[in-house]
Amino acid sequence: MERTGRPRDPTIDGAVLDATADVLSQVGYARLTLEEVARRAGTTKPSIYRRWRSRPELVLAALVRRLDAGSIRAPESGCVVCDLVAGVEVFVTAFRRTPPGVLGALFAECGGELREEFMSTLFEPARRVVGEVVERAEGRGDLREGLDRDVVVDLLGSFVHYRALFGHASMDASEVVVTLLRGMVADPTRFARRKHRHDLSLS
Amino acid sequence: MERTGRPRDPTIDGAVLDATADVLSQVGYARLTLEEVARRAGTTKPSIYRRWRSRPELVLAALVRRLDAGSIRAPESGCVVCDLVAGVEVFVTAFRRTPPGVLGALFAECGGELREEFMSTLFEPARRVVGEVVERAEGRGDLREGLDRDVVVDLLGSFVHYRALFGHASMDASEVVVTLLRGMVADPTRFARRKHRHDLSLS
Amino acid sequence: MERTGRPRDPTIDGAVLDATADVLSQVGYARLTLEEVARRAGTTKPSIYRRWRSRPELVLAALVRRLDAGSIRAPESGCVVCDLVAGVEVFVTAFRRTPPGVLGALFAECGGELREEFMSTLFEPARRVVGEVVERAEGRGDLREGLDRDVVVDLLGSFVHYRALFGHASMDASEVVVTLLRGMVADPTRFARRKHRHDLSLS
Amino acid sequence: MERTGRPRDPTIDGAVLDATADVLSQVGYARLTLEEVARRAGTTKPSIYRRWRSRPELVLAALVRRLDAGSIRAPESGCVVCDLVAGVEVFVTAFRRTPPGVLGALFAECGGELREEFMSTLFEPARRVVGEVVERAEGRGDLREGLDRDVVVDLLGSFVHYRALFGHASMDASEVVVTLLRGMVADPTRFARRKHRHDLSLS
DNA sequence: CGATAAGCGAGACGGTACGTCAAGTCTTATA
DNA sequence: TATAAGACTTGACGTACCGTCTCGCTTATCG
Repeated sequence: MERTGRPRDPTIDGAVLDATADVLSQVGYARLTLEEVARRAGTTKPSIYRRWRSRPELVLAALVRRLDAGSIRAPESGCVVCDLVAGVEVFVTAFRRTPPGVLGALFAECGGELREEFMSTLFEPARRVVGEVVERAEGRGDLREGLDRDVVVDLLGSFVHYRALFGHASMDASEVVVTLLRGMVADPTRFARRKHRHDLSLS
Repeated sequence: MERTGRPRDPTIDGAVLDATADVLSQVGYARLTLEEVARRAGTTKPSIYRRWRSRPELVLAALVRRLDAGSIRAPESGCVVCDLVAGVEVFVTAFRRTPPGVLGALFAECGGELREEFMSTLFEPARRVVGEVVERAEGRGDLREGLDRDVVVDLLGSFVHYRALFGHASMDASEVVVTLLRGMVADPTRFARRKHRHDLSLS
Repeated sequence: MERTGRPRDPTIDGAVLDATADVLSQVGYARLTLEEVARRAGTTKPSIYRRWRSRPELVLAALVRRLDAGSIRAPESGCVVCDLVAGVEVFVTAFRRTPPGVLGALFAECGGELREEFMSTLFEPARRVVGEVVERAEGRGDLREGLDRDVVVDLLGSFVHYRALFGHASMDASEVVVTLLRGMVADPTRFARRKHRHDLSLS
Repeated sequence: MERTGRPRDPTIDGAVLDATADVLSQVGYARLTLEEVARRAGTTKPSIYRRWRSRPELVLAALVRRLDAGSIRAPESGCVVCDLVAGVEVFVTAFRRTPPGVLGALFAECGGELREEFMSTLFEPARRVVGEVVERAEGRGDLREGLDRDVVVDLLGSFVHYRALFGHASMDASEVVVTLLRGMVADPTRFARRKHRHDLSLS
């Protein structure tokens, strides 16, 4: 049996998502009410609940729509530095598209499978792109062996997320990338001789 | 004239903060209600509102109490690696003491001076400790010159925050520290010769 | 368009009015709280406020329900004395059905159109019945001419109300009726001859 | 033992009673708050509670002060009609001096010994004056025998109270007095012959 | 082509929690 | 030592919004 009954008005989906994004950017997540969203979208609460089961689910959908993950492309310049800088900017773009604080508040309300959807739709796309950049750099032998790719990706991603979220300092993509690539120690060989014998040598 | 009027019942403060922390860890920030907190603390809403002007202010106070920032001490082993690993563990401790997601949700509702208090009481203590570790390492000449100390601190702190928040992967303090200290490139000298001429040399 | 929206649960109306009457008779008007009424009725405050705009409006509705004005019938025995005694008992019944003091307290809080409703639903029915008794007695020529019917009705009603309210003395319907019918002077003719020349004669 | 300690500020009593009467006439009994009274009297709540144990006790005191029962004098013209008309006006004066509705609302909140005080200070003075008028008229033989003096007094008082309270009709003292004195029946003798044999004869 | 089924706007529903007002009490400093 | 002053704890307030339900209607597929 096919779907019967009156089909959903397809214009409502977009209107509601747009209204949600508007309200979100104007009053934030905590003060977003479905009644206001419905009012702005020119529809009613039941029509919203028919499409999204809960408030976080709706907001997630609105953010995903704004993020437009499909448009994210991994840079391929052949240069680790350039690619990673571009990769960091992918994160910057991703986080900039969501009003500040919404991500944290939304995440806090997402439980169970909604949390999984949150991760896979809002977080994975950017992480995957940067992961590919690292992977290619490894393939070219540009990176030292033994790196945990997830750690590298999260070091970049978390930094951007952190500063975008708390906004206590600005972001300079190339400085972070260079710091990560070069390392921080003045002389790696010094530490191998000391009593703790940490291995900081390059291989 | 001195202080007049009935003094506040000092036991209420503690009971409310404890109840807040309990509710927070059981139902999360979004479903925390002042009525439930009041019920568990054996008091009433106005008594809470007299002490903390709003829900975020109360939760912030409860988290600060849990964090016990005064107890945080900067490690001083004389070894950068050990100190930084210990420093990362300061972050881990700090974020582990707050239920997952609360920090982001709380921050989203903090505006104005409350946001400043959020930063200075919940974030700065751990950042300051790690900052001191880095500063001492620089003083000993263990780190290369030109590092932006804030970037280093946030690279460590954000990573921990990120993984504590989203919980998508575990944390290995020493791996992150080693990655940051050693750097990621296989051969820093390769990049100076190439067309983009990124300077990855050590000085 | 016709009536839309979810229809009201009709059982709540009755449960709330019953609970109101119960609370009223147990703690009086001043200590009646909507929260207690809601608790006893097994519902909540907003459901009450949706039906009655204010506390006096609710109490008025509960009293009107108790009074059951529709059941009040004018006696028609053909005898003024019997009819008036029965009429006084209509007042007695009306005031006895409301807990003492409630009427005065409620009236004090009724303003504007609520006051009009108070008068027309709680007072007029009994006054109208007694008014009809007086009217019929006049038609039969049982009463002397020139009587102000409203004064007569209020003389009977106020006496009952007064004693029911302040409870300082019991009520004997026939004594009041006889006093009013017979008059109080020993010899009406005496007063016409005196210097003030008050006319107490019978026509 | 004498009274020891700091003496009460005697000016506070009057200031509070005046403020109470003011608030009462402006917002009514239901919306009278002790905080507003204290504010207007230039004092504080505990100073009020030290003098009057409760809100109704305070309001009662304020009304008694307004009523000034000591000034009420029984008229002694020697004419029943004149005296009773003057007596009714004593009632009118008494009820007119209290804002409409306050009496009922206050009475509803008075329980136990406060109720007794309410009766003896607000009600008895006027009733006693009219009672004396009736007593003297009886002594002169102006009234028929067998009258219950309390019924007579309450017939007059309740009528005034009733119309003052509910305000649905104006008051004409002489009409009420004449109605009561003359009685209402057209021919008293008619009723003795009928089957019910009510005794409406004059002795 | 009529019956069936689902979605629609509309809006009120039952109910949780809110943030505030004012009652009456308690404590400290003052006279 | 009892007062005046002020801050206290607490019950109840009236409201906003949640997520659901009912209505009368419209739009589609199915028999």
